[in-house]
Amino acid sequence: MNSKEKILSKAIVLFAEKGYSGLSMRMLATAVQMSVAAIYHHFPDKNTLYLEAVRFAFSGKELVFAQVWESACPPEEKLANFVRSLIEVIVQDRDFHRLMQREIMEANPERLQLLAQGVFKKQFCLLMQFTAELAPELDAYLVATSIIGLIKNYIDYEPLQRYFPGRKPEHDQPEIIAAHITTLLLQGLKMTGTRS
Amino acid sequence: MNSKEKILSKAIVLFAEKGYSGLSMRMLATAVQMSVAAIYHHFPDKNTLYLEAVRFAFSGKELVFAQVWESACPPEEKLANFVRSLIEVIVQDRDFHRLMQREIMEANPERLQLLAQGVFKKQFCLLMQFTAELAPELDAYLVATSIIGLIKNYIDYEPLQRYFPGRKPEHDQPEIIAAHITTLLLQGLKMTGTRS
DNA sequence: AGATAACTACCGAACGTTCGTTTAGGTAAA
DNA sequence: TTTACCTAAACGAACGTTCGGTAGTTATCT
Repeated sequence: MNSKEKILSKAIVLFAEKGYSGLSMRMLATAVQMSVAAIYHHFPDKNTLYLEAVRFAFSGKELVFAQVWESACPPEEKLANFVRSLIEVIVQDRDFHRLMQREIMEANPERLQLLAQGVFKKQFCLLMQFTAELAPELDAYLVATSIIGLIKNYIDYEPLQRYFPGRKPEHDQPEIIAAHITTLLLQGLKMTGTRS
Repeated sequence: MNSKEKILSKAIVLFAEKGYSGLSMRMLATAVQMSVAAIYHHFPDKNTLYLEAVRFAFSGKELVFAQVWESACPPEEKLANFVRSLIEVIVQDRDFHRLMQREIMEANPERLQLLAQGVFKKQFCLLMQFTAELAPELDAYLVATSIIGLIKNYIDYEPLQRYFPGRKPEHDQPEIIAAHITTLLLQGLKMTGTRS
């Protein structure tokens, strides 16, 4: 790993943790054990560094889901696989996820558009295409959004919900969450007794 | 509205927009048309001001849902009412919502515990209690989390999803979203033709 | 009632620190 | 000799915070 990649990968972690204005160039320089000017040798300014870090974090994430959609499973199983994959991707790369969340909260419209079309659009379309097959009577856009929302919320608010009653150790296990979400999606709340 | 409240309500908006380190005391002073020292007259330091702003934003939010739970509707209607109420609360007070999101992302464990137990715990318990009645076979904690996640995601990621295909003007209307979420929850994806 | 002390709310100016960024220069490999 | 990569030191600007002081109101005492 060269210096530039070292800076970028550390920047992802620290920007995700502290936010854009919360991380100073000096902090980053200390973290990668370089001088501030060394960073400025690789990047013209802080903003460019930030954008490159975001882009760096996003690269290579798309490939994970390709095999889910391409597999020859029945639709219900495909849905379960997608849910499980997305949970795992988010859980395993929390820095990426937090950085993304910050971007969506803070970014200006142009950058959001870039993000939407460059990174997420294709995945969202694949999901919509699939839900259209699975539930043709429903609005595919809304269903896809719902699925993403169900999954993301477990990760986003886990630190808060840790302090709520009813929390059990098994709620830390991605497979349990994935199973719950899949069942909920397929059968709704009015199901006829499958699990307690 | 006195000066202290004026400072606090403006701080909520600006902290939500720029984050803790993104908002300087000088900016805030300019925004409320006071001197920096005037702010320091009311608050000992920036951190205390931030915490008081968070607390100020949270006050009085609990009352909205009381009547939902107390009403004598059938459970399905109760669920629909809750979904609609939560969406409306979030949509109408976006600053509160963004501030909350930031807190959950950035706050340390002690502050999270304070937030969880002081603000959200009671509401979450009421929702769990209700879902336990509605779907006794399911894990109430997971169901409650799912419902919150379904609702919140529409608001959180709306700015991003604006750039996705399949987006329609009606997706801006809270009632449409509420109806979709309620139907999805009650019947799941495998429903027998109710809406397109 | 009138003088005075105390208090509240605010201001301009400055404190020391840290910020993003630049400059001038050094070192090793090609 | 050039190029890539790095350093120490410094720049002005902005940061959180403090200080001394000034109006205006309220309370206290004669």
